Amino acid sequence: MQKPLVVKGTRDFSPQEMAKRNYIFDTIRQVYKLFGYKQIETPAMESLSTLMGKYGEEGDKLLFKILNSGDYLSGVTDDELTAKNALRMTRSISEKGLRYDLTVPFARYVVMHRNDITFPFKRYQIQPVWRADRPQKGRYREFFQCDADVVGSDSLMNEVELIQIIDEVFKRLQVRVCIKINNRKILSGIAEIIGEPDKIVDITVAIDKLDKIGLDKVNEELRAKGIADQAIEKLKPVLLLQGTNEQKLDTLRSTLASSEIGLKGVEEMEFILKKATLLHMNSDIDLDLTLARGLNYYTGAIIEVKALDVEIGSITGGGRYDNLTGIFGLPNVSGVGISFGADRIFDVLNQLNLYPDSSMQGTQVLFVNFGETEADYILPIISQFRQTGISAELYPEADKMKKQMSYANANTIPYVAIVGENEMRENKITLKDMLSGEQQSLSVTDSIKLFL
RNA sequence: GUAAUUGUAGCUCAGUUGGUUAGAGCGUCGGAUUGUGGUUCCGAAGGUCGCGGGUUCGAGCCCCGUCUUUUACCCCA
Repeated sequence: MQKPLVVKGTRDFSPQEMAKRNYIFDTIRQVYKLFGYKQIETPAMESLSTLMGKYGEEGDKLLFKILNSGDYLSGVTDDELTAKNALRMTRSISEKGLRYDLTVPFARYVVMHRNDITFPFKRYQIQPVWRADRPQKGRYREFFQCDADVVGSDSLMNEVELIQIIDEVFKRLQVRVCIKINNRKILSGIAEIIGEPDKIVDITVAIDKLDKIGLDKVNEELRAKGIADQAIEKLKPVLLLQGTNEQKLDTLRSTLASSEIGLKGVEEMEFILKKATLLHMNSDIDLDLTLARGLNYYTGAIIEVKALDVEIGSITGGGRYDNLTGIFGLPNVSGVGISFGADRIFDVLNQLNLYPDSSMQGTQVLFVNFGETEADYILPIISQFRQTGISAELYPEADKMKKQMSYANANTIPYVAIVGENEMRENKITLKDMLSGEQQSLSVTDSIKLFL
């Protein structure tokens, strides 16, 4: 016998878990629709030429590659076989891969359908993505992203709208969060001011770790990357930036006075923060310069959301990326988007037990089956229940009542309808409340009313 | 890719320096109870001790390999 297993980093979802997950997906979907975003889907697999080189060297390694169909070794030369160079070999034996995120397939979609799209185009997409990295806390190899993007509009109002969406979703899910916001242009300005404009990636990766490893370790890492002590010293006041968002902006404005791009970033940030104050948002919004998470394709705002009550890393991320479609031959289309990490939000809601009872509601009434005569009598009645929107089921076999009751219990069905000889004679239904154990004899219409 | 860590019944876990036939609780199924579940009582089923190799008279326990779990780093949702 073969032992059943799920693949590393993947999970099965039970009916109960699916009810919870759908509650999350439905909430996000409703809010997206409310703000005028339209849904699309793209295939699970994409051509490797679409995916490769979009996520950096590290990302290429984390792509799941799909072997070519048929004899995938037919195109491989003996030299390639003996060379044992995995990277080159991959190109010969695999031309498709599983999508790594939803943004790059979306960029491909926009370019391919540019003639059918009216810009600005607001789309949302809720689908799984796959990454071949090591699973650990809050990290899976198959997980769902819930993306919303706007392409073809440079207006910062889009950023404001996306922040509003984030606030609305977490308000509905009753999760307390902090929305962190930064701007790539400010980071560029900082790199410029300290005289290391080429090292912006190294700098941002290092300062991203500030709250995790502390200032000394960050400086150590910067030094290791070849950044001068002078520059590190100049960086210090920026890293230790304190106070309200307004105070931070003031400090930045004077520090970045000589950097054109830096000032542009400050200006953008100010616009977004000002508009956000008009929104009466539920969550705090916080200018955070240490927010520099990877994704080198962001060019403007960078957004990240952290749950306040659970330690789990970011549960939503996003930002502006100019010219993402450029690589596919459609230049000068700007995009900005966010992505809810449904699987992490699922973990958060599980830990805080934030699911409303209504989201877990399944069958409302189970009809006991006493045999064919009674079942025949029940069939039209149960149809009446369903037509009024009450989810009802008839137990499929005339098992012992104990077993049928246990079934209702195991499935947390709140009511059991008992219709046997007596009830048929009196044209009534005995309805048992499974929580209190009480039961009452009602006509069909009265029992339906009970649920409405 | 680097470094730890876990694996025994469906689930959670015991299992003594290496020594007879590997245990418990929960769950499942059956019965007490042929029109009443969630309580109680009785009973039963369920195991290649992750897998492969080695040491030993003898391995769940020791050694090697491999897979797996969880976690840190890298990177990321």
